[in-house]
Amino acid sequence: MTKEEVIKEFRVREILEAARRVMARYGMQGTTVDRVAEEAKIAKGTIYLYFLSKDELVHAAVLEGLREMVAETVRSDDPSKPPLERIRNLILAQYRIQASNQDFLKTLIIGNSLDIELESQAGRDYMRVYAGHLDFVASVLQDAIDRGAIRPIDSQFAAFMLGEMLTGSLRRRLLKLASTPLESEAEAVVELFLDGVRTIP
Amino acid sequence: MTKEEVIKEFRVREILEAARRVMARYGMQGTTVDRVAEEAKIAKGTIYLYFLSKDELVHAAVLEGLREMVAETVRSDDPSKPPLERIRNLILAQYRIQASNQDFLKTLIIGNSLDIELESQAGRDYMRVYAGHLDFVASVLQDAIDRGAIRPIDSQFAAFMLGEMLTGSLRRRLLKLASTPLESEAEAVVELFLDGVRTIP
DNA sequence: CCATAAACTGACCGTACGTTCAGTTGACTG
DNA sequence: CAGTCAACTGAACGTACGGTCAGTTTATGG
Repeated sequence: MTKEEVIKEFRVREILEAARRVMARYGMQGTTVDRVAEEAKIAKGTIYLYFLSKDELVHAAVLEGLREMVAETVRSDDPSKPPLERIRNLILAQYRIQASNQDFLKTLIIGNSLDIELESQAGRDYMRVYAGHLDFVASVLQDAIDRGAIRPIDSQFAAFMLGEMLTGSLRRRLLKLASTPLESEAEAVVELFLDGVRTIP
Repeated sequence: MTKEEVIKEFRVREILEAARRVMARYGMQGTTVDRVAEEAKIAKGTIYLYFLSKDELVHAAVLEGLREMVAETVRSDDPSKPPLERIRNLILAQYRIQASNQDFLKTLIIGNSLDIELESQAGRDYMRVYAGHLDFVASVLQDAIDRGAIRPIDSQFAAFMLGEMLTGSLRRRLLKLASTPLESEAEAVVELFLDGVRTIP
């Protein structure tokens, strides 16, 4: 990589980080190019040297944020552990990751979310990252199925539902509907996912 | 109610329905006062005779949509049925309701959602409707707990999680990640919620 | 059938914000 | 040190859209 490329990548990263900070603070609606420029301490015009449009900038910022969280999830996994422990660790890791990205996630979850046009390039980019995440979780669940720790359900379905439960759990806290501390909430999700609500006969 | 009030209520309803149709078709971002006026076949100015601002209009339209769905949920319940059957019926009813409001829900779930400011009047209105829904589901679950059909978990927590699973299920279809037919997906959610994923010993 | 008022219209206004570009800065080179 | 060029700046532009209001239509009631 040449010196110019390094500098350019650094600038891009700076702008993306500024964009995410603005998004976290003002919500998607309140994220303007002026504010991002101010936050990054550069002129508005400079942003257009690195991004074609505001849309491209926002999509890139969100995409990078999601990619980092997915990578962190994969990193937290220890495949040598027993299946049920891996699942439990996965859930606890998600809680940790969510907690350290709360402000950013807030705008995605209860603020003005993105205008996802599934057929657009941006939509496909998001779906690729998301599908990658789902595949990873599903593979952990499939391993648990193969080892007889959980029932032979559709692992993609279960992976998606687990993700929804975790997002939901964060949403519950953001909406101030949860009074329980984080750890017990995480354990409650583990229990609900593994054993459901029915009385064990 | 006087004749004028009846007419006024009719107009308000017409405008709100037009707003929901526009929201369903163009997403939250693409919903402009001009488009709502065109859809309702009235002039833009007329809308401002019935609503103070675009925000008020949009919030009223969404709120009414949510209220109708909550009412439909309550209506579908038959309290004389056994607890587990009530829960199952609740889930199946949600699938039916979601299906008949798909376009509207799409903008709320994967399109540009609302800018919910929790501390605003609109935010409190949404939360009241949502809390009412949660209380109803929680009461059904609490009844099942009291009768020993499900374990003594936090019914508010379980009600919220069930809601997230159902919303998630719709999102999965909207994102085209689900290939299974609606009924089997509903049954899979019933099974997951009741028994979890763990192998029954 | 006219008088009055309420309901409605749509051209117009102001503003916020994405985008552009002519001018400026500053780093590198010969 | 002068020349060159890429990086950067921010004032200015265009436009989309929320909101307004003077004028027109429609309804009412005597």
